[in-house]
Amino acid sequence: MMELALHYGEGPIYLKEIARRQNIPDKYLGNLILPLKTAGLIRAERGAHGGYYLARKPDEITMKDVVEALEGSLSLVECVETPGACSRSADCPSHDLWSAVSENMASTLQSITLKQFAEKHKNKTPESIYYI
Amino acid sequence: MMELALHYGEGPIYLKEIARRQNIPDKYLGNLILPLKTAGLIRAERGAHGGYYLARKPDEITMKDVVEALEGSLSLVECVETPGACSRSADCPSHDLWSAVSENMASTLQSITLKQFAEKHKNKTPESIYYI
DNA sequence: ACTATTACTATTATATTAATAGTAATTGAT
DNA sequence: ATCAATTACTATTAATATAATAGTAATAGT
Repeated sequence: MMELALHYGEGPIYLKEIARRQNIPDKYLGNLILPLKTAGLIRAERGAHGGYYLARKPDEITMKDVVEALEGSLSLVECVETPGACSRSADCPSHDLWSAVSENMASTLQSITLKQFAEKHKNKTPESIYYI
Repeated sequence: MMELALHYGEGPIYLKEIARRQNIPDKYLGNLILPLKTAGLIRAERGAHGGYYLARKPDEITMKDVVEALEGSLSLVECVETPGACSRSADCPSHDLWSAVSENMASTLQSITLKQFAEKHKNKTPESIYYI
């Protein structure tokens, strides 16, 4: 997502290129990227000169969007996501605790946009090293 | 821990009793309780009329203490716990993000004491139902 | 000696995540 | 039409973590 953000507006980037830059197997990245597309955060063009690109501007995507697309619900325990999952939920202090912690986490992630996230990296890394 | 907090100062409680009340296998609880002892949060007395009891007052134990004893580090990713674990750590925005989220979570957990936690349950549950 | 308890170690089962592999569908270029 | 480059989808394997069970040893009171 960072790669796509850094090259937003430059047309589709293909997966192999992202995988090479980030040094991860492209087949594995292929698995990871699909849910991001399902969540509507990115779009794809198939065939020659195809690739992936962001569906929205990087400052309109939050890290909560990204993490949720990749990991599913941000709830740290199942009973927060699905109250019926555990018979104790109604009077369970653990449920309340994890519910508070999960909400906390969600709001932290929501407060950071993909743009901010990507800029941070850009500032830290000289282009000369990064774009090999 | 909640059970021990609710009966703080009443002498040791034995594991089988806690397991029965919380409806979990006592052998399993035996596994879980050991790290709490190692972390110094509870003490044990062996032999007949033995059992477990809190090492400190319930308001001197935070939920961070408890969760850390049970789960190890609160870091959501390994690179936050052990910066050397990943070669990207130095200029990795993900590292910074998860570091922020982890710290956030830790401070939430630290702000809640075991006493508060246990009181909450007590208020929610009539004793008549609870102490079967 | 006996009983009730914690302490420790090992094992099994289950679920999750990471990683790999192969094939199908799509698109552009020749 | 064919070929090459790409995403899409499904299946499989491997590795790891967690949940749960089991058995034995150590300890302490009666």
